[in-house]
Amino acid sequence: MNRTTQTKRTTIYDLAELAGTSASAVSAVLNGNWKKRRISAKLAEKITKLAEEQGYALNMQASVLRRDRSKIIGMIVPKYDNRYFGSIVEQFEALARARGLFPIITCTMRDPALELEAARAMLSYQVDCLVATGATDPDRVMDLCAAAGVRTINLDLPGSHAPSVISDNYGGALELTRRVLANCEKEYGEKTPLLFVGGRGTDHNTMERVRGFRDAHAEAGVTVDEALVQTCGYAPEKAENAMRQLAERTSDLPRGMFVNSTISLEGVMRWIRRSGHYADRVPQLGCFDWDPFVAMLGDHIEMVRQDVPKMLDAVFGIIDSGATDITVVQIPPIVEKIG
Amino acid sequence: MNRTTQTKRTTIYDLAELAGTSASAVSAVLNGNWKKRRISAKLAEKITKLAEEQGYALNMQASVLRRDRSKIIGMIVPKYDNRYFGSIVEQFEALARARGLFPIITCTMRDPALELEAARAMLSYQVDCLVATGATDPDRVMDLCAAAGVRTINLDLPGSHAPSVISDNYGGALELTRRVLANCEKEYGEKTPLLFVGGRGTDHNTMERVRGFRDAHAEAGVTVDEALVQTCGYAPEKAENAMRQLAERTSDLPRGMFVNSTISLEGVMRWIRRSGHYADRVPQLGCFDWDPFVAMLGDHIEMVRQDVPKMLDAVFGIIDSGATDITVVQIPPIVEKIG
DNA sequence: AATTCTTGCTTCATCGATTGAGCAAGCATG
DNA sequence: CATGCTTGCTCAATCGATGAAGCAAGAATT
Repeated sequence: MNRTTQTKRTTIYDLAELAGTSASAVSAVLNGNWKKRRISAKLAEKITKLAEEQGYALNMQASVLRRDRSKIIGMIVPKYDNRYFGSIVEQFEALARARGLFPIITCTMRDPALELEAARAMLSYQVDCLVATGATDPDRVMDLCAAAGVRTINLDLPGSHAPSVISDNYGGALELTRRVLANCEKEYGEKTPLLFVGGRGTDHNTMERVRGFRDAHAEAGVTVDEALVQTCGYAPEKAENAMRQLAERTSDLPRGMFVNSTISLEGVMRWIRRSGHYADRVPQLGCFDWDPFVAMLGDHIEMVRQDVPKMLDAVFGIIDSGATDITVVQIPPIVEKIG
Repeated sequence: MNRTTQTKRTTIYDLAELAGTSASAVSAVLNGNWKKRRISAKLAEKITKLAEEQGYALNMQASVLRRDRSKIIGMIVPKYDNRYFGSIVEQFEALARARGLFPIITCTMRDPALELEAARAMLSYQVDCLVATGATDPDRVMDLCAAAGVRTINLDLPGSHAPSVISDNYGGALELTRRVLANCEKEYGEKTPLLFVGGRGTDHNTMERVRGFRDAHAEAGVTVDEALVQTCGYAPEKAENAMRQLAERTSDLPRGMFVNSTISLEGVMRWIRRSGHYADRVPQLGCFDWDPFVAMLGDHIEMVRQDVPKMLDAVFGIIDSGATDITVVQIPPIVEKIG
């Protein structure tokens, strides 16, 4: 019974023949509803044993084709280059598996075209549900899925065509800005407007964070300098560029900065070290997102950590409940203690 | 022709009916081999247009079931909490897509049981090929796949049942250790044995890195202190624990350390800052793996960056060539310049 | 003894796409 | 005019799993 090189995989028909029974019985036994189908315990055991011996593996493509629900759940995610998205994906996989769902994830490199292409591919694989994380154009993805009758949920960035789970960006930004302003005052004895750098001016999160940034300034009686609101994109190079251009225009650089992601912070820090502009006195920084090594960079950096476990609990709460009403759940982020 | 809520998805049969032709013709047109099947350009165009209008999406389950190759490629990966695995996954997806393959990735949390479960799931989804990245027990995964006639490739950690692509761990560790020893001498004027911390004593990479570590000591005429070889696991807590216990045993802590991954470095750095043991003079560090913020932590840290693009080129080179001979390709890592 | 019920299966259509085989019409060739 | 070739399609089997419907044998009921 040992095939050295198994050209064809074992199917339920092979097992049926070996057990002297029908494929239907084998199927019923192996997918667990043999009691419902009145298969004897004796036959069930025999089939189970045979399946084990033969190293039988269900052909999911065939199974899914026949069933109404695929139990496949998709996620699109922009990048894997930071702890935030990394932990989102880890949590997503764990929670999906815990529910007997098979997660498939595609990284779209923040490219709207790839987002759509990936969503289309997932629809072809018959996903039951698609979570769009940080999608540049979530509503187009949603429409595509809606046309195929597939549920969707927005994560990180909200959309208007499906339920969304996001951080409380305004609240987080408000508190983060407060702290940076306070640090500036403590350190330099003066309240001056901060720089806002990174993110896309058109995305909801960035807009909300800018709003929190403005309100914290207002609270502190500081006027925001509009030339210092630099929503230049997330990539390190873009943040670096923005800094360089700013330095070319002004000699009086801001004492503190609100940096809109760890990945933008990478560019900002690089510029700070290379340009030497802040050689005499370090700028007070705030970063919207957490990274363990950033935390070690010094006590001039404050961070806001988005609450990934709570966010994913909310996502699966929506999935489990079957809710489809277009709500936006806001999860408060955690403002990290320094050190 | 507008269904508000599309209960059933559009199939080739629907399109055939709309076009007044056969499902066979529709299939041929949509999967691109209509020339081979002598379908007229006129009909092809008509079908293509209809498919677009109807928002037709191929049912991959049905397609894969019928075809001999699924064009699905699987990868298992330990964690998403560091730049190394993050960039591996990003590259893997990009290269797979460029070849018309659909990548599915599962994160196994460094759990051997999950590795096997994930591999089994991928086999059920009919992957054509499976890349096992940093697998704890690669050979069991390979055997499972071999029984199903699925090709496999080891990445990051080698196995003995399939081709492997790994870093030149020995060479990287040798050079890294040299540099840390040199930095120690420059800084403290003395050559003392370094600490090796992190990784699993049983995994190939860690053993090779320890070997490089030893040889660099020998070269420099320094005797390795066996009590300072702490292959305690990768997790930050484990590294932190190892440091604490070491400090309890000795008052004379090592001047320099070889840290076996960024994730272990996280624990080491945490301990250094919290314990205050190195308050007077920072230890010279070397980290096997790269992280942008670690690079900014100061010039007392050297890093080795594994060459992910080259590694993945090698992986897909093997896949494209169809080679199955059990070789180990070693890719030299890049030793980063400080700053 | 005749009827109904239960148990333990088997048969067969089905999911949607693919593809070898075949067929009819048109054209060219001898 | 008969034959063969080309063009442009259609037919039907198939991939593997699923589950409604059905059937035969035995047990229980009247």
